[in-house]
Amino acid sequence: MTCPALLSWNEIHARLPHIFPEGSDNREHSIWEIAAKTIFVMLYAGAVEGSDHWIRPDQVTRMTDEQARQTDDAARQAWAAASIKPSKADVPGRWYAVNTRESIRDDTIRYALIQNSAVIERPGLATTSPAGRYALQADFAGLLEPDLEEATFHARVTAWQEKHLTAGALARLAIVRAGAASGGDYELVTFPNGETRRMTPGASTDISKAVIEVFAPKFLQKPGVISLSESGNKVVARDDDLAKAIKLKIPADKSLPDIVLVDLGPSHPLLIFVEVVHTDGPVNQARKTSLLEIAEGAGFPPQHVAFVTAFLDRGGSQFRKTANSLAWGSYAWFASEPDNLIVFSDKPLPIEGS
DNA sequence: TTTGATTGCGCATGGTCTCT
DNA sequence: AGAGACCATGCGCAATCAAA
Repeated sequence: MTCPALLSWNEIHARLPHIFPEGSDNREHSIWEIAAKTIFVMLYAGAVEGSDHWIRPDQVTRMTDEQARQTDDAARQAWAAASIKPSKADVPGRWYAVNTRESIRDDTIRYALIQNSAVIERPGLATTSPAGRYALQADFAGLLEPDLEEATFHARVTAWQEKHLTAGALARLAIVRAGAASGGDYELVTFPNGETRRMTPGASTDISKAVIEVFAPKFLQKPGVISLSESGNKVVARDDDLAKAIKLKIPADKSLPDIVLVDLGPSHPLLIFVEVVHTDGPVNQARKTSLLEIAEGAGFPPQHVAFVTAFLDRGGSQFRKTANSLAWGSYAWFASEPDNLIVFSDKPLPIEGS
C-alpha cells in the first residue's frame, strides 16, 4: 500500500480555517490545533475513506514529534500497526496525555469533523471496541495534498464545501459572507410596505435588515414596521400614523427596542418587540418586564405583545453569551437560519415528533 | 478461557487567557 | 479584580476484545 502524501500538522492547521470558514458548525473545534493533529495522524496512518484503514482517538495522543518526522511509507505503516495494539508502555514525548482522547473523540471528531463531513465513522463496531473507527473523508483528504497551487486549493475547497457542507451550514456561510462583503456607505432596508430606509453598514444592520425583510413576512400575517433604530439609539424610521392606527402611544422618554413590528393580521393587532443582538441588549427578564410596562401603558395587554431577540448566527459568541439570560416567554431568531425559531416557552408545550 | 488493556461515558479540576 | 471561556487532564465504571 502507498500512504497518502503527507502534510505537516502545522500546514494542515494553516489550511483548516480556509476549509471551514466563519459560520461553519463548530468551527472552533474544526480548526483548533487538536483538529490539525488528529487529521495529521489519520493521514499519517493512511486512514482515508476507501483504504479500509482506520484510527482510534487514542492513537492521536500517542503520536510524537519524533515519529511525525519519519515520513517514509515503511515507518508510517509500522507505526500505524504498532499504535493500534494495546500497550501500557510509556510513550516519551507523546502529543497528549491518555485522557485527552476525550477532547479528540468528542469535541473534535464527533461534534466538529464528522458534522462537517471531514471524517467518516466505520459502521458496525461495538460501542466500546478498541478497533480504529475514524478515517478522513476521501474528498476532504484531497484538500490536504502538499504543494497545491493556491488557486487550485481554493477551487477544491469551494467545490468541497458545496458538495459536503450541510444545506444549513451553506446558508449560514452565504449570510455571513454577504455581511462581510457589504461595505458601502449605507445599507438599504426594504419595509413590508415597499418603503426603503438607509442604515449604517455593520453587523447589527445586517441583522435588522434580515428581521424586517425576512423574519417579518415569514412569521407575521400582515407585517408593519412601527419603529427601527440603529445602535446608538438613532431612530431610522418611525411610523406615527401606523402607531396611531393601532392605538399605540409611543412614549417619547422610554427607550424602545431596536425594532418594533406589528402584525395587523389577527383581529387584535400583535405588537412585536425585537432586540437585535450584536454587542448587547437581549430580551432578558428585566427588559421584557420594562417593555411590557411600555406596552401596557400604551393600551396593549400582555397577550398581544411578543418578544424576539434576533442574532446573526446560532454558532456565534453573542448567542452563547446571552442564551442563559433570554426571558422565558420570548423567542430567539437567527438571520442565518431564517425558517427556524427558538421558543423559550413559559408554559408546558406539547412535544411533537419531527 | 481467562485476563488485563482500552474504550466510551459522565463528571470533575486546575491553569491560562480574555473580556468586562 | 473578578468572572467566565477555553484547554488539557484526571477518575471511576462497565463493556469489549485480543493475547496469553
